[in-house]
Amino acid sequence: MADPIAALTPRVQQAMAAAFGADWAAADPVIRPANKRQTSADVQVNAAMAAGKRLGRPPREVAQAIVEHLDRGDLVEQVEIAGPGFLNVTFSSAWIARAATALREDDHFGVVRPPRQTVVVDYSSVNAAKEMHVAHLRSAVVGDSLVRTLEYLGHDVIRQNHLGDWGTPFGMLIEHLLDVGEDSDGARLLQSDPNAFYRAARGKFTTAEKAEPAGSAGDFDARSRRRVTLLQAGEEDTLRLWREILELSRVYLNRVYGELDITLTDDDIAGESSYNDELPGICDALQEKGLAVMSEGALCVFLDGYVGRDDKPLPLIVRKSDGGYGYPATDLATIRHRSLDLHADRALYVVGAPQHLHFQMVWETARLAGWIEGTEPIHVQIGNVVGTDGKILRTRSGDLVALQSLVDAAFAKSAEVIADSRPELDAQTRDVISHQVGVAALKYADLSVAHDSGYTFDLDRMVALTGDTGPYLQYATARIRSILARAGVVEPVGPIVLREPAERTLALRLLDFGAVVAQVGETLEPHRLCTYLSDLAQTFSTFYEQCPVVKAEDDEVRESRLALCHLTRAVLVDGLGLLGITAPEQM
RNA sequence: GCCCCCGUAGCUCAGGGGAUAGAGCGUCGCCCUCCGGAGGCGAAAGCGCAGGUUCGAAUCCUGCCGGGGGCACCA
Repeated sequence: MADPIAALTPRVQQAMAAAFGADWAAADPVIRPANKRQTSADVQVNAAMAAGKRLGRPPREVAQAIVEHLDRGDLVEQVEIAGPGFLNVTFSSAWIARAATALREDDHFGVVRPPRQTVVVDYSSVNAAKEMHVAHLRSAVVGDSLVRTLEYLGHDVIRQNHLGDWGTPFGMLIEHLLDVGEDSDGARLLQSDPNAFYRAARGKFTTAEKAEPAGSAGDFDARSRRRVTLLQAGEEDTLRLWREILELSRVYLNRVYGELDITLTDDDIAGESSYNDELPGICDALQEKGLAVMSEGALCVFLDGYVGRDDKPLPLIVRKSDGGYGYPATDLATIRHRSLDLHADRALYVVGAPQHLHFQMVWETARLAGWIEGTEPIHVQIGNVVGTDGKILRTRSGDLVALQSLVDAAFAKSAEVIADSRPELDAQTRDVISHQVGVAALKYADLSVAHDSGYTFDLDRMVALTGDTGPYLQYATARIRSILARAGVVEPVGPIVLREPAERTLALRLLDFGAVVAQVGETLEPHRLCTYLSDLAQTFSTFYEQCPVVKAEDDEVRESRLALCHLTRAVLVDGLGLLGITAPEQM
């Protein structure tokens, strides 16, 4: 039965074909939500204006012809021509009621499965040498929501956690570990406070690197870089230390993923190191194809149209002058693997916006090398997170704010909120709920603004029970459940009947869910689902205000309204699930 | 210097070439306060500037102003 717009589309197309010729059968009818200030209709069909231009006929005349040829069936209640040629269409309430009733039997609530694709999603992808900070959180949250949504749509999704487990930072860590001694207090920091260990290593590295005259602060930078090449060459002692550090960070990552309900597991780890054996071959192939040349000791690809400062050609450095491989090399390997081996239809890279240029160059190189076949590589750009002062979140000492401190702060806040709103619950129940609420607050704040724009991190706002927040939506589901419980109903059975305008508006909104989810699957924009869910909750609120449910005037109406409540809750719960948010039964 | 993204209400953000640009928070007014107030209804307030394309532009194009980011061995 689908949604009314999907049902209307072919009818308008058929009308246009009948009126103006067969080649109009695939024309976009340009159906949009109606302008409520102009009309009480549900949608407007704007095809007549554009068609009038092509046909050389007045738009209103074209609109009239469409109306005359339109098979209204039992779908269209009313059509009227307005303004320059708008068609204002009102759907039949009986049709909406039947569709809403049918929606209750659909375990995917109107989501129509698109042609099945294989979609590789690279997300989280933190540097295993460092502690995670806010920017990593956003990639993980957005990526996980996309993964859940794509799977809901029936696609074959392959998660790829492209861990940074192979680069210069690991050279620093290993070298620092050797400096302090494997059994020292300094080394134990690696377990208790990995970020402090990293900072210590990083500090020595930058000090040595910037030292004037060269070497005055030691050779830590040079040793670290050499250590990376030893690692990449498979030197035994280096590998052993590398594995130890990596194991610790794997444990750390899994703790974070578990805490935040991110679906990544060890099976999804496909770190940089896993491509190591392919890198020499990639370099050889690029040289053989004449794409890569040596420049200043490094193996580089120079692409047309890429210039850097001073108009000098901008290289993609595939192999560094010290023989090590940077991430251009590993990312060439990833796209080749995802296209030629995994046969991805789409390969998503949910990675920070600043890396856009890098991906453009890597993918163009891969195309020229013939390593992309039938795959659309897509950079899902993640914007920066800034504080309320408009700047990138940093601690007083200038470091990026560690993820854990934000997560802890969010949980502390949500615990306050729950303690305040539900003091009668026992502590253990409150703990569970406040954890779910904290996760919802963090994730929804990340997801509800476009992923490529920066967003302002504001704890107080994101945990609020009012406004466009995750906790608000959770609360909505809990309240609805409470209404059903009050009515003594587990699963209402009666058909949905629509008498009041607020009932009709709610039912219509419920029918939009499938199209919204499908759109998110195409445009990869979870914030559209957030907007929808938030609007649905508000629409429900108006309905609930205007239509008594438990105290409805008769049993038929009561049963119908309970069914609307039940359906709204189910859609909210599933929708939140696609965002990676669990809806508590009570809160 | 070149390239990319972004300037929408007091604040945080939506806005798939269509009619008089929306939401949340905040402010003001009214209503309900009976199913857990997540209240409901309404008001004030805005597309950085200047051109262009179009029947029609917040949306597409150009220039300028302002903000963020990127541009050879970090990822």
